Order: sequence, then structure tokens, then C-alpha cells
Amino acid sequence: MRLLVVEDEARLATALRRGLQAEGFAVDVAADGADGLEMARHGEYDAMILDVMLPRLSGYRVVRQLRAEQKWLPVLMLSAKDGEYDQADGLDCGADDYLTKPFSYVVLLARLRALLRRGTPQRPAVLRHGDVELDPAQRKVTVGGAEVVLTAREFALLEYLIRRPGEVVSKTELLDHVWDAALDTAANAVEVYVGYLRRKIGRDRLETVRGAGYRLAGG
Amino acid sequence: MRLLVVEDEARLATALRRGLQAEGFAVDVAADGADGLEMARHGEYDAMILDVMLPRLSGYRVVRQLRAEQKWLPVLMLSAKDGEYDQADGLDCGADDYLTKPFSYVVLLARLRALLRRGTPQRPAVLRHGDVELDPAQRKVTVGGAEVVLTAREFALLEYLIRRPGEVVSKTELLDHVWDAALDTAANAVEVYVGYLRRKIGRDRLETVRGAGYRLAGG
DNA sequence: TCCCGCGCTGTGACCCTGCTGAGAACCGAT
DNA sequence: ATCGGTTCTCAGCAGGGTCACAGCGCGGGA
Repeated sequence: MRLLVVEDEARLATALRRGLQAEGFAVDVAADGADGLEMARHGEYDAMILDVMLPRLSGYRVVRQLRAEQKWLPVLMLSAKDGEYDQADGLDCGADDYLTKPFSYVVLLARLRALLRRGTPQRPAVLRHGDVELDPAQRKVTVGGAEVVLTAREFALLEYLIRRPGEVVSKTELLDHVWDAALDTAANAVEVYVGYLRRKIGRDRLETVRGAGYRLAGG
Repeated sequence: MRLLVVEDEARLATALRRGLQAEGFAVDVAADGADGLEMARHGEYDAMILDVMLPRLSGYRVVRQLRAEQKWLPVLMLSAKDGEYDQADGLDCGADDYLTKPFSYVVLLARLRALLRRGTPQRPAVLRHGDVELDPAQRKVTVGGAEVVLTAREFALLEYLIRRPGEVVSKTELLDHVWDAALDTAANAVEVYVGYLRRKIGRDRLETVRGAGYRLAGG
């Protein structure tokens, strides 16, 4: 689990980093709001611990900006203010939890775990064409309910075809998208892999359109 | 939005009902743990406000029971105990937030809104996949009922994989989330730790998908 | 019917990916 | 300072995925 800690107070920042790393988290630290925002934008973080009082850009603004950009990573806010309205403001800005300093490390950890527990389990759609199913996340392919084991290249080829259901896809297009552009592969490679695929998913499920390309049959 | 309030103290219960109804929520009240559990089981609630000290069944037990039954509605715990460990216990039981009495009504509302905003289905406090169980709070792993001792890195690796049940996770993604970004680790490190993990949890429980990544086997 | 060319497949070699053991660097505890 | 454990790098090895090649089948046009 990768965490982003945005905290300008150096002592607290290092304490947090140490403690969280000991728990097995991968931790990055930003020292002000602008840096934090930038890192949250581009890094793949599982959660963020965000101080409110920060140089350059306040914690409130950081969350609001992230939410405006459709970034939904869990945010735990830290603040020295313990006014009830400050807390409510932080939460209404889009933070998911709020702790006031001084806080207990045990509580911080428990709250962090509670946040991580609510990961977004939205699984990307499974692609289907006829009785052929392909799940990009699980990297599994089933034909008529039976699982079929494909190599990396075979999988990539089938995925490209199944994303263009019913269309005829030319060999050059397949070469461009399924194979590495850099090394010029023999055009014949496509034919070879079409052959492999046919043996595994059934000969008639992948038809040749002479002079044009290939197409997934049925639907 | 339909809320369930489980609170035995009559004065507080009515105050909550009134206040929340004024905010436009539909509110049901239960006066003890057993009733609350029963209502949460059968009613379609969007969130639950749950006191810890309750007749017949404590709030801790109510959450734990609900989670065991795969009910993931957001739970906000209320308690007179303000010990840090009480709070951590409540969260690790599966609650999503925790407020200590006396609390500010404004804060309660803000936290409730934050919970509802997330709306997403929650996940259990203890993660399970096949006969592998991982408890992030206690930092314990059991395989087929037998406890297995893991190092920090091994644990983090397994945790990341078990949070993506059945999915294939690439080496670069594992590097990003399990290892620290700062120091550039050799890509080979993932392979090494997969090897360690396999020795401890059983070779066949962690399968390689050549050219793609790794996946927890079984389900 | 014959001929041409596109597409298919079996074979075999290369090399890339992933696995492992050994050992160095590091850290905390005694 | 020493020791045990953890983390990580490195090098070597095995397996098999990838691909080039060559020969053959088959379809389509004249």
C-alpha cells in the first residue's frame, strides 16, 4: 500500500514516515500543499494523509482540487484546529476522515486501515463475444464456460479482436497494435498466432476474410 | 437516505431522530443491540449510527456480526469511552468511523455525510481468499487455519495481492505499491519475494502469469 | 482445368522471462 | 561490539514463448 504524507512539520513528517514504513507501507512525503497536490495527481497512491496548515496551498484546497479533478483516493486530514466547524469544513471539502493534533498513533493507524478497507472494487467489464469471454483484469479467457490458457501474445491478439466485435481487422493493423512497433516482425507472425489461437478457442470462431484480414465469428 | 440509529439512552435517541429528520433523513431507532442487528439485517439502510454500550448485545458485536454476514453498510460508532484503544478496537471490528461522547452535532453530521458520500460497498476487516486469511489490524496470516509468520515486506505483498482477489497484478504495479518509490529497487526484488511467499503459504497458492504478473490462486 | 498467390502449419532455434541460491548491506536487539 | 533476521543485488540456469523459414493446401481467376 502506497501512502502520501503531506506535512510541513519536519519532525512529525519523519515520525509518520518511520512508523508507517515499519507497518509495511510504502511512504512518500511532500512538504507543502502544492507539491502534495502534484504528487497526488501523478502518483498511484492508495491513500493520503494531509495536514491542513501547509505552506503555499492549504489542505482544504488540496482536497477540493483533487475532488474537482475526479481523484477519489481516500484522504485523512490532520489539523491542530479542534474547532467543530473546522472539522466539519474539512470533511465537507471532500476529506474522508479528520484527526486533530495531538493524535494517538494507534488511532491514526486504525482509521487509516478503515479507509483502506473501502477500496473501490469496481471491476472493469468482462469482454464477451458469442460464447468467448475475456477478462482483462483476471487475464482469463473462457470459451463456452471452459477456461482456456493463453500465452501473452495470444491473449493480446484475442483482446484486440474482441474489442472490435464483428469487424474485419487487417494484418498490418494487428501487427501495429499487438506487436512491438520497433522490431519489424515478419508479416507471417500474425498468421502463425491466428493459427495458435484457433487451436485453443476453436477453429471456426476466428474466420479469415481473404485479402482483408480476420474477424471474430458469431456474436 | 434511510438511517438506523441504535441507542438505548432515550434522550439522545430522540434528539438524534429529530435532528436527522430535520436534515431530511428517514430515521429508524432501535433501543438495544439485538434489535438493532435484526433491523440492520432486514432493512435497507444507507448507514447506521451505533452506540457501543448497549443492552443485550454490544456495538462491537453488532458490527462484527454484520460484517461476518457480508453486510457492508457504513457504520458510525458512538461511545463514552475515549481511550485510544477502544477507538482502534471499534474501527478494527469493522466500523467506519468513531465518535466519542459528548460529540458535536455538527461534526456528527459532517462525518455522516462523508460516510454516505463514499457510499461504496465496504470490505471486511479481515481479508480472505480461499483458505488464506489476512488480518491487517493484528498483522496475522493463517493458511488453512495454521498461522504463518511473515516479514513486513512479505506481509505487504500478500496484502496487496489479497485486496485484488483473482486479479493479475503486474510486477511494476507491485513495485509501485509495495516498495518505496524513492529508492529504485531492482525489478527482480518482486520475483525474490514471490519466491519467499510461496515457500511460506504454499507454492501453488500464488501463480505466475507469464508476461503479465502474479495472481492468488483459488477462491 | 490449370496456374498463381494467399494463407496455414510443422519444425527448430534463439533468447527472454522468471526462479533460485549465495552473499552483501543494513538494522535492531542483546 | 556481536548476532540474528530482513532486505536486496547479482549471476546462473531452465523452460518455454516467440518467431523465421519452408513447404503445402486451397481458393479464385482466366
